[in-house]
Amino acid sequence: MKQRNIIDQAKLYCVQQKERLTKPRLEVLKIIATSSKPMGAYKILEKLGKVIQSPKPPTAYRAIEFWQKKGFIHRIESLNAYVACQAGHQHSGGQFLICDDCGTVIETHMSDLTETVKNCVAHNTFTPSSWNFEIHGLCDQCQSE
Amino acid sequence: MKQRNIIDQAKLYCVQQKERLTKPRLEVLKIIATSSKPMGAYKILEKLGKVIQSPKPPTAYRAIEFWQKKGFIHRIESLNAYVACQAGHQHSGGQFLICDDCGTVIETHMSDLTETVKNCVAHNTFTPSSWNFEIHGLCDQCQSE
DNA sequence: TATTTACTGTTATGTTATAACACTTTAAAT
DNA sequence: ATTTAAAGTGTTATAACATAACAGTAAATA
Repeated sequence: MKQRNIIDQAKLYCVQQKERLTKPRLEVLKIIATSSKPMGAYKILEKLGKVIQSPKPPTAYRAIEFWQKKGFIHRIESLNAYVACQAGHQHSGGQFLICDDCGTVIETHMSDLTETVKNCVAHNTFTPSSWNFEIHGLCDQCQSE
Repeated sequence: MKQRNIIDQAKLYCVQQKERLTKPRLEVLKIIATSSKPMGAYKILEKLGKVIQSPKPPTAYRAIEFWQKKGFIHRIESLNAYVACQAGHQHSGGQFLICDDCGTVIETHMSDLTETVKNCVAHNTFTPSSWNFEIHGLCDQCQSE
């Protein structure tokens, strides 16, 4: 029911923020939210083709960009792929544990991290706006096989 | 002299590890090491064209992959670009402060980070092999402008 | 209901990256 | 020294990822 939740959240969000929940946007979010693994833009586009008449890349990318900006999905840079936010969205920094075997991504929350970044930043005199932390490895299940 | 150093290090490394320091490899490393900012593969390829007869993409990508695996260069995932390692290479996790204004990248070393990752990982039962931490923001200079 | 604004559809193209295969160089084995 | 195997290169072709530009449409607002 997790994927149901994010759709409801998104609907509520759009009403509250007066954003337009168009068909491409809704369907793209559904597609991403339903997948347990990060999905590439062209895979999303392909799936979108089942509910929308021969969509073109910009249609998918626009919707992706929309949800990304609103914090409902994240881009996994090292995979060129997108996942639904597993947290309560609206955060400027994401941390992801990416299993290189099965492809599953776990979104984590490192409470120490913000502090760690701040400290680091103080030493380097740098003002952070957002960050992306991708950790590759093996998940518990794949590790034990 | 910094970019001189990394070349010398690389030469030494290749002798010691019995790796072949071919012309494409050497020239690609020189190009990346000489740049103060991350450079895209096709920009590297273009520059490579000045010292090698009309090189094709695989020539650049192979050399890039080679140095990346050896830890002499890093890929900045959020920029699709490559930078010379600013540390003493041979590390499985990189941390980068990326200025969104001037494009400069600072490779940092967060001593707490390894510990933070380990803790996180313990909670999530995940075995990390490598990580990439990219922090976007403004460097001191651009901030003050 | 006119006007503006945001969004979509579509064509075209730009950018980044790799597969596949013939050929060459180097290292190692004989 | 010569053969053989391994690693690397050159080249063609194409895959994979992403966006510019513009005409048309739907919704919000004045």
